[in-house]
Amino acid sequence: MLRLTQSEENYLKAIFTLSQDVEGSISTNDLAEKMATKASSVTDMLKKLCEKDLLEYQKYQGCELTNLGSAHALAIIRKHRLWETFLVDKLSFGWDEVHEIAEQLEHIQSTELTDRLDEFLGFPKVDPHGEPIPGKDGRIESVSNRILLSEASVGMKAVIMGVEDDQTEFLQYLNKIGLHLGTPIEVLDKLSFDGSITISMDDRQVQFSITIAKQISIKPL
Amino acid sequence: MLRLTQSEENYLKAIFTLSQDVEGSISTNDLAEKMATKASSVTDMLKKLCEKDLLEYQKYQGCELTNLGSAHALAIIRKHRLWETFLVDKLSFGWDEVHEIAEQLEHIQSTELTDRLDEFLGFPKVDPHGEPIPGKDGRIESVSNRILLSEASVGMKAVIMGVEDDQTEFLQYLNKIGLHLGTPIEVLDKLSFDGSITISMDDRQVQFSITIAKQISIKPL
DNA sequence: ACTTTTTTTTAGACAAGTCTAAAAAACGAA
DNA sequence: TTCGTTTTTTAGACTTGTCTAAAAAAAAGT
Ligand SMILES: [Mn+2]
Ligand SMILES: [Mn+2]
Ligand SMILES: [Mn+2]
Ligand SMILES: [Mn+2]
Repeated sequence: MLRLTQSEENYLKAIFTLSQDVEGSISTNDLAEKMATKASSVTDMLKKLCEKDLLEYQKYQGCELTNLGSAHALAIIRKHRLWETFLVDKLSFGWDEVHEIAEQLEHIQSTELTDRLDEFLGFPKVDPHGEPIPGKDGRIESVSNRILLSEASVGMKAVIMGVEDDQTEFLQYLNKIGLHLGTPIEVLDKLSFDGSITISMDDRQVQFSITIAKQISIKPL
Repeated sequence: MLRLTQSEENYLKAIFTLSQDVEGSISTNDLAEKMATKASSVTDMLKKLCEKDLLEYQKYQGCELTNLGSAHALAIIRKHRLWETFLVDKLSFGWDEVHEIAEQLEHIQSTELTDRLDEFLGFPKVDPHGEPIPGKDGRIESVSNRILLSEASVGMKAVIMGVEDDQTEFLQYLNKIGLHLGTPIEVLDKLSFDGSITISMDDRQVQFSITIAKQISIKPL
């Protein structure tokens, strides 16, 4: 069983995440930005991960995870989301407080631990931010029927299904306005020139910028 | 708040543990053995930890933790023992399966997490091996009335209070013979020439070498 | 097609933590 | 006390992951 460093694991996770949104390969620069590091550091790491058959990489061509690399990435994401669930469900943390801690916990190496934690939590399907949790077999249940709030049309009624988890202040803001998973909303208005969107929730009106609307996913009713 | 690497933390913990048994300062060689590394590596690390005021060190004089260093060591030991308790009490691991995992979990940085875990576990006083768990304030409840089984005298009746936790096979052996915390025993015989000791437990007789007897602590009745 | 800009890689450096080999200091026994 | 042994430190090297600066390749604009 290939043993990876924390840094290698973080790279794999970042590449996997970027690949979700993009077709084809991931560019060195995009990865550098995601990892908050320099392109030259990324190049070095890509060579190493390629050497270990975790991804395919050719000079100037970007990279793409192999099946092996994807499996590793999914294992880390599984751990991350299970730990976040533990922190919220069992230790009463807020959803805005758990991402940083899970960034550390995701690197604990013990498949047995991961699987027992999964069982202890009752085999949760999604984490506290609505993200699906990959199973023991590495398969991720597809969350169908979801769209970004930014893509909703005026008049649409929907339920909040997921939010981006990596910005504490964003999540604290959602707390402040009382938005959480399961909250029913209705899209009231959308401004074409800046993409901002007005919704109603709990008989109140709230306006979101396009930036925020892209970080919230909903299920239309 | 001084941020330490995993390696630095492991050194501090090792020095603290060694200091429990020994008066005065810890030698470079003893520490090297404990850390399973070379004396030259230890010297380098001691210089660094001294620089950070975590210990006092002078060439050829060994080292001794400062109050700051002790506080850090106790914080790590607290986390280690709380996590071990979590793994056994909540995830149903055996006491022989948790030490390695706790070696990783002890480095997770979040005081909030540690304290909430403590609460979740019901503020346990001892870990699954009978070792006392330092409190939030860094104080460790002294476990009085305990002696090593190796020091028990013939005819003594006692209860098993603690065992060394870092050798899986040793713990598995204890499982096999049915010895656990709380087991009442009586010392039947002691051989002066090799220190081996015979006890009765559960109406059976078991013989321990001196090596094993030193890894078991008891409370005489 | 040629030039300019952007992206990516290379070259060389550094810090952390480890190692081996050799030197220096401390210890201990005669 | 002196000499041999043990302990400890130093010197120099290696690995991992990062950086800056410069070179090379690719992409874009005219
Ligand atoms: Mn997260
Ligand atoms: Mn991480
Ligand atoms: Mn332990
Ligand atoms: Mn450790």
